[in-house]
Amino acid sequence: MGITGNSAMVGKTKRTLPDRVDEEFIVERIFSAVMEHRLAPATKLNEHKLCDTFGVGRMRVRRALLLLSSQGIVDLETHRGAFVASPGPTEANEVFGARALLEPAIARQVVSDIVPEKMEMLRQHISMESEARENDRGVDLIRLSGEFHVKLALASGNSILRRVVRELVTRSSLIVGLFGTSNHTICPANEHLNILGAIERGDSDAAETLMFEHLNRIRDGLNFSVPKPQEGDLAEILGLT
Amino acid sequence: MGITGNSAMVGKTKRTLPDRVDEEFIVERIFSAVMEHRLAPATKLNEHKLCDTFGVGRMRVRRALLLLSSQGIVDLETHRGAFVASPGPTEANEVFGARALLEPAIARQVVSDIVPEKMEMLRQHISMESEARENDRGVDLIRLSGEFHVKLALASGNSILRRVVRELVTRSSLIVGLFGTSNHTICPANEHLNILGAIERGDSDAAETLMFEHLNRIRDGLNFSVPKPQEGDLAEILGLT
DNA sequence: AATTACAATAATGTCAACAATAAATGTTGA
DNA sequence: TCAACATTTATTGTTGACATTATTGTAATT
Repeated sequence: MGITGNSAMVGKTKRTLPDRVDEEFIVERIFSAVMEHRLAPATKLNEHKLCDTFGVGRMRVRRALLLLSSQGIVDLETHRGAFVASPGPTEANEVFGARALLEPAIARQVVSDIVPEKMEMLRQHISMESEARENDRGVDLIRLSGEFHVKLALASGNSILRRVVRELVTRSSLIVGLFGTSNHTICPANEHLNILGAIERGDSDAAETLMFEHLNRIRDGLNFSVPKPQEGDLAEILGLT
Repeated sequence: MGITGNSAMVGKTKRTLPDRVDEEFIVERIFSAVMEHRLAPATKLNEHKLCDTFGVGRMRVRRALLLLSSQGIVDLETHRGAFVASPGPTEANEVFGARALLEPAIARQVVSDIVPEKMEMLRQHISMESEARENDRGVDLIRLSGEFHVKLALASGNSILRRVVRELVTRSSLIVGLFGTSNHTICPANEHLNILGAIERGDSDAAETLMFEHLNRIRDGLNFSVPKPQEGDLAEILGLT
């Protein structure tokens, strides 16, 4: 069966793939799928299916899975395969603990050295959030809500912080999928806007505090006593954007 | 040539290897070597030699190198191989920027929920640092100075923070090796002790401030105008502990 | 002597076959 | 019918060979 041969399979529902697919691409794709709750926790990530999906050899897939596992997005079990991570309460506390430590400090720092263009980027992002909320496009809203935090870290100009926040946000998405109660508990309406406002007017104390409270609010919206029995199928979830 | 067959080669200077060597072990080993300045920046990491050194197949080595590259410790260049990372001023600023953001907050938090046993662990660590300093064991001092920061993150009880700090500290070691001026500029005598003192007496403000100033002092001790032409050979640097 | 072109070598990237293990299935007995 | 066991199937782990590329060394030419 044709494992190789990448961008010659453009017949069906599949959108076109880039001519050259490296493991970075696969990692990004799975990141996105997790962020948008299209890949549920504990979903089996079959190597062969991934090879077919991306039109790539097994090595690439395995490298991508290894990278994902090093970031806590995927669990590798020997001789059993790769599964989307399924964090428990302990890991959830660690993720939100780390975020509560990191992100308020990032928000504070962004106030110091923000440049107009990045400010504009954040404003534009929030308007996209609002639009998604008004049009009831839940999936987009979830993704955009997470991306806001990543873009804020990006605005700090530090690529290391950006990477770490991106990992934490993605893991948070898994956690919210498992233990989140209602959707607008998770993505409160005006909180991002308030944070941006504090940044805009140069109030670093407020930015820090608002971010801290925002994260705590999300965590408080979790309910660990109800472990949802998420089901994932990996069919053609990973279709192209 | 015997690539496989791990713990049967105990003749020469090599110390005994664990019966089962996984990529985690290799990663840890290279981390340590970088931390102790035994592996200089830009050193070529030959796959074959690593296979011999650890008595492991090529796959394990490649997986380890991929993990190391994802943490910024190793650079992978296609068809050229793996090299110990050689950070420039830009990356150095990012690393110390991230540390200045993270670690003061960690120091503050450790004050809140410190337990006696962890306090004792930190005290003991600092006494080891003092001993190494008094006996002029420079290599040990460098390693221990870095490990202090990792153990502080460990005391926060958050394994994610520990991992991130460990990565940053290791990269710092590369940076200091390249741009550091004098050794006791890098490892000032009493700074760790002062931080621990602040933690011990519950002064979170002082702990945070002292850590921030400590990191800034290290960064100020760097001199980017003198790029040292480090030379590394990878011979049997990676001998066992 | 310096430089370019070319050949030889060594290293990495890739792939396909094989081995090992776990899951799934089928079978037999009570 | 169900449980325990044996068999089959599917998937992952590993190895080795091969292809591709960079590097090194050599020789010819300017």
